[in-house]
Amino acid sequence: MEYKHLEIEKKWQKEWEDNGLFVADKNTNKEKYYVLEMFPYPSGRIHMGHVRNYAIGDVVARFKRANGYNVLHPMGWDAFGLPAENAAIENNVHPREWTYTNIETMKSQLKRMGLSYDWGREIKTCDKDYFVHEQKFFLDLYNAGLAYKKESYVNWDPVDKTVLANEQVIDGKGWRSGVRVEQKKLSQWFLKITAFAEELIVGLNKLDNWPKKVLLMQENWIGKSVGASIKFQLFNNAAKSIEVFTTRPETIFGASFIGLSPDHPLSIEQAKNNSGIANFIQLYKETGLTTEQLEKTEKLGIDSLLRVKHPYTNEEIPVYIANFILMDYGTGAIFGCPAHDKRDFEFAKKYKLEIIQVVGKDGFTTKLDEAYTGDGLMINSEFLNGLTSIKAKSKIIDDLKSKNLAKAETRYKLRDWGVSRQRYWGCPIPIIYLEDGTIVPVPDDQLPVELPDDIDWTKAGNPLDRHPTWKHTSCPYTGKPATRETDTFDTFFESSWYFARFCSPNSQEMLDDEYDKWMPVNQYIGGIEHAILHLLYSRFFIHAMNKLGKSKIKEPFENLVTQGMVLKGGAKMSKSLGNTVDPEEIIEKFGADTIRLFILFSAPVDKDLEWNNKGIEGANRFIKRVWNFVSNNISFINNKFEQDFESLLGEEKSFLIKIHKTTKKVTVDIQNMQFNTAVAALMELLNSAYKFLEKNRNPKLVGFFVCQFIQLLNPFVPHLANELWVRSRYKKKEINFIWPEWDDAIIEKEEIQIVIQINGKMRGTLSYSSEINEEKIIIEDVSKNKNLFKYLKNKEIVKTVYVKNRLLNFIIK
RNA sequence: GGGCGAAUGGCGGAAUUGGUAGACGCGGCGGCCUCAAAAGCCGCUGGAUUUAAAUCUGUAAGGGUUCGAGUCCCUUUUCGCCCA
Repeated sequence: MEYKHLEIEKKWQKEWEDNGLFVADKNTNKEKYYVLEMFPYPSGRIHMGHVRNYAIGDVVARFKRANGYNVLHPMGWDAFGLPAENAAIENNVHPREWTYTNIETMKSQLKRMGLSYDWGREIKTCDKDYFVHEQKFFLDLYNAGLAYKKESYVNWDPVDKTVLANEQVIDGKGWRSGVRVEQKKLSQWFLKITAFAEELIVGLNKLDNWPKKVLLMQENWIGKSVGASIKFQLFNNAAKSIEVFTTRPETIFGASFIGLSPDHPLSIEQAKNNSGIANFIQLYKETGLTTEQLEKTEKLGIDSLLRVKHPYTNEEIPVYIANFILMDYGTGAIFGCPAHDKRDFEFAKKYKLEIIQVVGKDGFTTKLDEAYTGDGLMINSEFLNGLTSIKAKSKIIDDLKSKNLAKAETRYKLRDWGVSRQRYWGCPIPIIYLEDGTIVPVPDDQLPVELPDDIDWTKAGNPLDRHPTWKHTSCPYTGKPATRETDTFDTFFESSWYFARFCSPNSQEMLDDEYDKWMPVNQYIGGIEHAILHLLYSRFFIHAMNKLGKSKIKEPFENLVTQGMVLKGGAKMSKSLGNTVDPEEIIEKFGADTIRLFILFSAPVDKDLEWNNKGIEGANRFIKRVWNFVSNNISFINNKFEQDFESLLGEEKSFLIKIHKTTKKVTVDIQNMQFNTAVAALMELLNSAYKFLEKNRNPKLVGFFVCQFIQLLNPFVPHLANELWVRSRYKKKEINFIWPEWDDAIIEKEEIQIVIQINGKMRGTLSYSSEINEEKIIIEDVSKNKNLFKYLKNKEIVKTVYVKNRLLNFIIK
């Protein structure tokens, strides 16, 4: 009987859909399980990255369903975004049309993969039913003081007269025009994520089941630093002082200069009367401003001619304007302690500034060839001497505070989230401006603010801004002329709460009771590239909803798995490299089960996966081997296996043990997201079955194997499993809601191989049942065994090391 | 520059967390089937010496801890990711 993947897969996809088999249950006592994969941007066609992401999620969903959970497994579309506008400009097709067409294509492709989604919950973020809630939520944030407007820089293309996203700026030039991009100041909307900085750091502690790497990346991104800001008074002007931020206030006695950012107001002031300083600042502005460039370029400075007083010693300290100090970190000023900071050390050497050691590893001064940045005991520091640097830190802050010279301060690297985009294809920001500049939120009953459809793509600039009528409106309260906000939201806005909307996608409210029932997401799966922004914004949204009383929980994702990329020829598959493989072609040729199996088997989930055409054939070969085995033994199936273990023949015993062991391994491996080893175990079991058949045809045992095996296969290759299940005369739907059991008592019947070592070298093995493997008996058996005893003959046994059920090591002289 | 991680056959990767290194798959070699091929099935497959049995060697390099190290510690090299 031939295996016809096209026919079989189509048949089961229809069967599942017609019977609503994967619809999340509303009325049930079953425990809930919410498994979610990151929803795709509808770019045109699915790629291997999608296949990998969704194959992983589907195994989890099917496994949990089989284990009696009420599973929520939804899918939708992150449908706003720039590529739709590019398509509009290039191909003269409306972004809406382009997006919806792509969704249709990709949806049909996903359906061909046999993924067990509850399609009734599908979300398209460009639908007004979705973004109306987003607009309302934004206004909630605004009313709570968590959304505000401020001036901020954007990348401005002077030829196309448009704002560019960072990825549209290549080597400082506009991707389309090729001219140098300018920084232009615009008034934009921001969300106050910084208000949650501390909460978002603390929350990381609860996310035990997130990859450590992601937790670390988020922690570094938020970038908490605890320290103090200290005032240094100017010498010739007691009324003025320089405020510096430092995380190491305890090293204040080692301060030998003050460093100012060239952008610092005092630097600019000093430049007014000094051409040398003015030139220095000008030069700094010309040589790139990023920290990356600054790290690589030489540390340069110039004496500002200002002098400050050391708060304790009253000594005069010079103030330098230095190119490695950034205005937007801390206060834009530092005190330089060359002995204990690398950059300060380099700077001090260059400008021959004093290097005073104030921390010693063991409390002593050492010859310093480089900065000592470790902990130790305080020296040369008056009343701090002898304290550990940690104790000295709190003591100095207390002392400075009592003298009103400093305050303890915690700073974060995290910046507020700018959500304004000067784009058409996004969610409109529901704000109206009166002529006098007053900001008026669009009233609830006038939401949603929708996008106009009649857009002219032939002209430069933001289409919403130059639409003839759209932006002109009137004040909802006074009727006075007013204009609409023409910016739209960053598309991360939509993806920061879609997982919440899946709980009740058609509700009139943003969220309802279903949200409390389903959230948090039990298992979230997606690419590592979203480790920071998407996951942090989503966490921020739920924390904010919690604060606004909309969410009982604070953390949206309980478990997180980040899958690796799919590579070909060592590089990420991409159109520009021409190394893509189209999933649909593979499905056409080999079937969805084959591509799923290959992608799950070929690498651990979190590692990159190298595409391999031969590997696909291997996966397909396994599927055909399964098919042939079951087809050839169909007459045995449906025999109840009820034989007593002890009455079985030797090879029957070991085959039965193998079945139980594999059942356990596959179950545990799926729980640990180790699909590659689960599939390997299934392959091993099938190999054992073929070998067993050469010697023995116990029909009840073969029947038991087939029944158990098909169930284990189901999460990985569901079409094949469902087909073989009904061919084996079992009830149709049952397979998707049962999971096989194993018996530890049978697994323990397996013979144990005890490794015999001589001085740690493996010299042979002896077999025992798990009950009889006492050390004494093994030693006796070794002395009876010619091959092993030859190593011990005429030798003195110094000692033996015995590890139960594992090995016996003889240490001899 | 800083942080994190990785390195195992010709290749992708296993290894009960300190206890038989190389499971499983790919590739390769040999056999069966066939008029032949494909498919399928069976066997072998880290390296070296050897007819074989066997022995030695082997997890990026070097050192250490241990009865025992792919796994733990130190040094070095290379690669990847993130931040700047």
